[in-house]
Amino acid sequence: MPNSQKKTKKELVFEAAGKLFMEKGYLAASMRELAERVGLEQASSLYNHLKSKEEVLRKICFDNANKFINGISEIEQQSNTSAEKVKQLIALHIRVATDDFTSVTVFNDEWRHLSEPFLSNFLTLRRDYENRFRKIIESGIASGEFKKTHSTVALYTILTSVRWIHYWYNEERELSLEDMEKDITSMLLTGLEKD
Amino acid sequence: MPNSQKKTKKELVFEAAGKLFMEKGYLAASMRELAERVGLEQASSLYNHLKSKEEVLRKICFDNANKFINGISEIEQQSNTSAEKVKQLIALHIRVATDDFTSVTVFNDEWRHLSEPFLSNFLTLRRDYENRFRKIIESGIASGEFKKTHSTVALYTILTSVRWIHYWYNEERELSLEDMEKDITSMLLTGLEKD
DNA sequence: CCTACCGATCGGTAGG
DNA sequence: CCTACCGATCGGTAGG
Repeated sequence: MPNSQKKTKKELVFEAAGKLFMEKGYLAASMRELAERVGLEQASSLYNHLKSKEEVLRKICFDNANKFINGISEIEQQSNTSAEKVKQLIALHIRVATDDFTSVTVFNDEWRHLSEPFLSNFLTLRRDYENRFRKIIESGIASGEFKKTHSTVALYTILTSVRWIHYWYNEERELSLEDMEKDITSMLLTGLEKD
Repeated sequence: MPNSQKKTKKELVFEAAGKLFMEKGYLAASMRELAERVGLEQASSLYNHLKSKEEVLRKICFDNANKFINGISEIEQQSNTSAEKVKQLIALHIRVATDDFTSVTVFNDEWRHLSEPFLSNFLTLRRDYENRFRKIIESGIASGEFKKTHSTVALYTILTSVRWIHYWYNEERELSLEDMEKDITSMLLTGLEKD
């Protein structure tokens, strides 16, 4: 909740933790530095607000997973063409990434430090999401909307195309969100080359 | 050198280290586990073959950076269309990734753990590479070969599209390298949609 | 390549 | 929220 107004100390701690995880990586982020950043003298004081370092990582990973799962569920229910659904999925990824780019970066890059059984749960959710995304691509190929392409290649090309946005988001942005979304969608659906 | 025949112990140690860095991440990879994997009882014995843990990371990061820099230098010298150059750049990324996917994964994901001045040197090389790649895209837009697209958006869409290959490389591969390259190039240059 | 070991740092707990 | 502290683990060195 990056834009809410009256934040509890717990929310502040969780947000600062996410930012630290993003900046240094989960393992390199120390509880002592986190304590400093939220104005606590001792790392031990953090444990009034969180159960463990990993609890924060779990929250970030599963909250973001749920954003994607809820998003694709809505998109599946609409009676649209496959091309329209893929466009909406691209828009979903861009929206999630720009809503809270800190947490989506941690979700993308640090999930592997989850311990079991959370790691397995997370991977199950991810595989499920990817399968549902792949099915949309495959029905577009079957219906003739899309070229005959290996669906896994198309899937990962789209999924990764959308993963550099947080990097761009930190730089000077000479481009509006809408224009960026238009350019990415255009490249993936109709290509960079002129007809 | 993943396929050479008579490897020195030093080469074996560096290779095993790269694999461990990929599997666990640089920070989570311990010198004690590396020692076990190469048949040494003590982590301290590793230091006959390497100067430090970071030395291995540095070698991986800069060796791969040089592969890309040498690749783009060759491509720039040829008198080809911009579209052909972009195709060759995509092929370069796929080739580097599949030649030694372990080391390219570490290069992609772990460079941030380089210490100064290596981190700054690395980022300078990366920025230089990206600028040269961007220039090729921009001349294709200027010449009318490519659609009017924000060149940074096009650049990162291409660069990240090619970063999931190591993931695919670990799974069962139902697809040849050549077919994958064809599908990725087709998606990025002419899009997923049928005309 | 091993033995022996070091100082630093880690996440986390007990108790108030 | 702090004081005091713990056991574990880390990368690395000295010396042979």
